[in-house]
Amino acid sequence: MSAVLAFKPVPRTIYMSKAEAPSGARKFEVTCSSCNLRELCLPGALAAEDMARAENLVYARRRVKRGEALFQAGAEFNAVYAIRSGFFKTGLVDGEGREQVTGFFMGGELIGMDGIGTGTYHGSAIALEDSEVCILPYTLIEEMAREVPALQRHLHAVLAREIVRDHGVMMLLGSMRAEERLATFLINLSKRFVRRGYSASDFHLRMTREEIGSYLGLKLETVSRLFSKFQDEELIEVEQKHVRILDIAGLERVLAGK
Amino acid sequence: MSAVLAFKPVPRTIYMSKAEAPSGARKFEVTCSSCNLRELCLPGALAAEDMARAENLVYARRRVKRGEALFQAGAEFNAVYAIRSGFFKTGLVDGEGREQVTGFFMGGELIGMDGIGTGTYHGSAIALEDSEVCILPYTLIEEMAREVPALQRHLHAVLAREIVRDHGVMMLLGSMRAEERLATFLINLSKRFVRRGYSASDFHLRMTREEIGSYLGLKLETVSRLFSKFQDEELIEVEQKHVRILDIAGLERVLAGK
DNA sequence: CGACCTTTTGAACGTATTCAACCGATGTGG
DNA sequence: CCACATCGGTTGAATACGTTCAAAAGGTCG
Repeated sequence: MSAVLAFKPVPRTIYMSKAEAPSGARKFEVTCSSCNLRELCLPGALAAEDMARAENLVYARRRVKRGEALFQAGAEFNAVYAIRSGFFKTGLVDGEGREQVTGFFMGGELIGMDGIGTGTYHGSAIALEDSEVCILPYTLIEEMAREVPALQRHLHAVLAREIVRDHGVMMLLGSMRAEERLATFLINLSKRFVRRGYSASDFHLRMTREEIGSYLGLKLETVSRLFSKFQDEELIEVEQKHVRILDIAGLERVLAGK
Repeated sequence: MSAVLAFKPVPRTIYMSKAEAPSGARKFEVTCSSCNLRELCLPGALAAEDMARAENLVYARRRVKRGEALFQAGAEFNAVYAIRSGFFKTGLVDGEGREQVTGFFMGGELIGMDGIGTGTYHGSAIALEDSEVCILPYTLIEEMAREVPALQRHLHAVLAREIVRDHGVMMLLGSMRAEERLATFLINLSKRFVRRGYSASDFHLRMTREEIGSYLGLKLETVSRLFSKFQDEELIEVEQKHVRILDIAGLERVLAGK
């Protein structure tokens, strides 16, 4: 359908991990314990001793330029990725060509878990800005999860958290009206930015109206109209991709059905 | 909102596992290796020697009567359940009282994984007919996953499969029209019944139109109308909860946008 | 600077919802 | 065991919400 979402396989240069992370440099660069996203990430929430071992999970890093795929649906699965910086969307295309954005992901969040079990990624992940990810090879994760119970537990928690997140999206898509969906989306983004030390009320949308629409089960025109409406109601200020939330309580009131 | 979906906490008798499975009897009764759902279940797909160990995963069984909750949202998490017989719906209620059915589950399928990580179940599971489940205590799963790599891998696969399933539902809710949703639903049910040795074309719906509607993001009247429409088009025959698929290819054509 | 992509807004339209009435099935208590 | 109440399902008519089609303006990038 639309090439805009770009979830379909396209020929592109694959950034080899080796290129970014020469074996010599790696050990010094890759230190989860000093990463400021440590609290949010997979190796996070581990005791100091475990953390030291968990650092070996990160095989290397990889840079992904805006518009590029970190992985494509159907590609061979062998690693999960932790976002170190940047912003991604994940999504899939079905047999009839329908596209669906399944999520937006930022620093400290893990993507690629949909590949576990089948050996191929089920969906695609595309960078919405120049990004960098830590590569966590699945065989390493498996191994270490056996040896470090805290990591095992944490891994399960991360997988379960994704399931819970998905159920939230189902609620959004299945039971909310358009306004409620967009309000939920903005509140959710705001919360996630805050946890990362950014402003709760003032941020830059990395995705297009079409991508927001796909995620929320709406058309891009509807998303645009709703932004204008929220602006008229003085809940937010929008100028292109820049959003400023003026009245969080007001947005929450939208959720409560006015 | 509606008491119909019954996802809200209600006082009810909890069936104690001990009552169903006196410690003496248990060992003889609970044998995954002879269970006919073994292929689909968690201990499934393990080599004979691993299977013997994995059987210890099943702490006990529990019967759940139609209409009863296997677990409620917010209840303390300590086990995952494998459905041995019967039929369940899972769902949740948000802060505003919106209800969303997140899935329907049948023999051999696992539910309750949304409780991993947080210590409490995120959603509820309610039996749509008298059912029996195997109780897999999470601490046991953790332990054995460390010792039996095949089980570890299988567990991850089950969790990932749930994520993939959820993404499919997002696609359904976000990108499909009402007819396409119902056709997808029927085709999916049909496939799952076949794998369990039931007819692909002739089955009994355990859920109400309202529950189907909630799952598909539609109102019950719309679901009812669509059933009638499909019947008029000679794709199916419906009489109350009994469905007979007359033209699977026709249903698949509905998905393809006619 | 020019081509293309993204966003906005209007007007007409269509799909699914809402409200309402009715029927049949199911289950309970007298 | 039947009567009656309740629940689940169907269908019609009016309505509403979000979509579609269209045009134009504003950004962005090579």
